[in-house]
Amino acid sequence: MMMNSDTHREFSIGELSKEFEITTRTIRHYEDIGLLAPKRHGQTRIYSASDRTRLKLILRGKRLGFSLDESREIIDMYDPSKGNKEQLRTLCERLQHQQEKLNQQKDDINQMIKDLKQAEAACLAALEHSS
Amino acid sequence: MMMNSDTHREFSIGELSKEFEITTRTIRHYEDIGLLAPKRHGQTRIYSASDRTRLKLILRGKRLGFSLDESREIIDMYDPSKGNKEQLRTLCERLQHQQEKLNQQKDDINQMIKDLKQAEAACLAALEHSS
DNA sequence: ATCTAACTTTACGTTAACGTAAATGTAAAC
DNA sequence: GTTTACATTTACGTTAACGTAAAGTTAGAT
Repeated sequence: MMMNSDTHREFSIGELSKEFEITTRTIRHYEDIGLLAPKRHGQTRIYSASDRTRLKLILRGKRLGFSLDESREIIDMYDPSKGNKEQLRTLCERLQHQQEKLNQQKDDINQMIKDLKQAEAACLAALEHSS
Repeated sequence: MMMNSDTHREFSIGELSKEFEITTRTIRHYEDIGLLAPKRHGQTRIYSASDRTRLKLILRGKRLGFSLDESREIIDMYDPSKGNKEQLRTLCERLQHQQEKLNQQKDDINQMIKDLKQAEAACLAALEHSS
């Protein structure tokens, strides 16, 4: 098993804020509500590669219109899971349910793209007519 | 040219709130900020089929994580458009830009579905192992 | 040494998108 | 004629997701 260097890289809050184009306030806010838990060197926060990944997932959730709580729930579904059979079963159901929701969202997007394409066609036609 | 009956149907605020499972307060709020403009019969609001369609578009935008202002902008791009050549050109650009954004959002969704499928597989494996 | 750049905490402020309550109107049903 | 089911306006309240300001610490460069 080889670990590449990225696996052990560490990041400052400033680095992450630049990389993802968010403020440090935002990153600290995610910690305030328990979405991130970086280790510390003295007072200073130090983010691991997996902290960075969590942040990435949070931001992806935001782009999809999820609240931070929703993103938390989804991210929690990813972890190895320490659960008995019953818990595993409900987790499975939740994973499937979330996939269905995302598929519905995809349908919404496809429909909207269709609408926009149509509007674009009308727009181009109007341009043609007015030239 | 035939107009079907749906084209002329009218709706009360209560009907719409039930159909879309939102409160009347929400619908009135959309009017407050200028997203809807139903006609009136006395004091009572009367919604046309196109009012209903606008509402549908707003709610679709919400499901996709758009703010009401963003939804307004998108909906405004749909209308016949009374514009000169320059305006039509910028409208075309905005329509394309919006489509690109939606395609990126689709990429996000696909990636998340992939992640969820993987988590589901791990979950099923854990169930298999613990049975 | 002191300046700069990055970090820290604390705490009040802001915006969007409604919720909720109060007081009132109207029209059909009993 | 009064209850029931809908509608109305006005207006203050709430929550999420940060913004913003103040005041201080720390490590490296000049």
